[in-house]
Amino acid sequence: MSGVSDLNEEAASRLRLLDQRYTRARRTLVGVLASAEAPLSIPQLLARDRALAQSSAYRNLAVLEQAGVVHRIVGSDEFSRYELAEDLTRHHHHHLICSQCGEVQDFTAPAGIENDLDRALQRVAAQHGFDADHHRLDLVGTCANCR
Amino acid sequence: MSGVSDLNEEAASRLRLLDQRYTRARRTLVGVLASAEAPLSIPQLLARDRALAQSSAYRNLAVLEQAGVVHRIVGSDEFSRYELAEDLTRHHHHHLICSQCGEVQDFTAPAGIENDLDRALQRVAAQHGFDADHHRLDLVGTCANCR
DNA sequence: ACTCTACCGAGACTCATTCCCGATTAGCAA
DNA sequence: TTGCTAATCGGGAATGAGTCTCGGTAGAGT
Repeated sequence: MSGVSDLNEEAASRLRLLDQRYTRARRTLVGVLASAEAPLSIPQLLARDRALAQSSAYRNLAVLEQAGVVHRIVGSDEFSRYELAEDLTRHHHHHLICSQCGEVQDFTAPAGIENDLDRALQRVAAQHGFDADHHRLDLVGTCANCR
Repeated sequence: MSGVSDLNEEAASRLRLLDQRYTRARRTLVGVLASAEAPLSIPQLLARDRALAQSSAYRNLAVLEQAGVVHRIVGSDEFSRYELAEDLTRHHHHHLICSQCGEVQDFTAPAGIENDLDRALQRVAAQHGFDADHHRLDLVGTCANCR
């Protein structure tokens, strides 16, 4: 699978920029996230691969986030969730957040909306002397499972 | 000020729906939030009025949130922040979240964008069998203070 | 093989948030 | 006003996600 090896290569190269290695534990994290259909919390990650140590998972996800390989999502429950960075999975997307069970699901918005939004947000940021990094557009409600 | 008494009346009535009282401590919380220029964390709330007990503040904010009087915001730092519900302050708005200091600032988006967005999100929710409650549109970056 | 430095992981620790429970107070009615 | 009752209060203990420590391990050279 060239998709996966590209992913690994890109991750390794982003880590190298920070003098960080792409170790087995980090490969495992990236692998689990790549095969997940939705953002995962750390307990979920640990459950999917028993070889992962909790403290290392926290440390490594922080490193991977700094390197821009993964992205942290703060939902409505008490834990944060992780997914691969958008530019590694090739599509910009947003999140459906279930306020009952905390699960997070991806969705994409029409390109037109997305463009208008970007332009508007850029203007807003400028007006407030704010240096915008990215935007978060989430839909909060009840997922099909919890209804 | 009739605005404030309206606010209190509305808060009382929303609490009554849940068989909850609008007590002094709850009035204080609402008052502090009403006079704040930005969403406040619980430490910030406690600092603004020493008469507030920590455990009661947590409990009461949870009750006020259930009653739809206040709204909880999860930012980028380790605590959540609270502000009055939008329909009590009469304008729909979004947040600028500083990833350095955690401060949160309000902003409003152009009505056109907001409408398009709503329509698009409604469609997305329907497609996913998701029962949408509200959307969150936040801009994450560095505030003027931290630059 | 040697060395240097990043990395590992088990467990202790931190601290925002929640829970407990006896004391207090709001609301209501006699 | 005087009870009465259930909601509320608040100080402190408990919980638990996330962080830190530190002795041991393992990559990438040389």
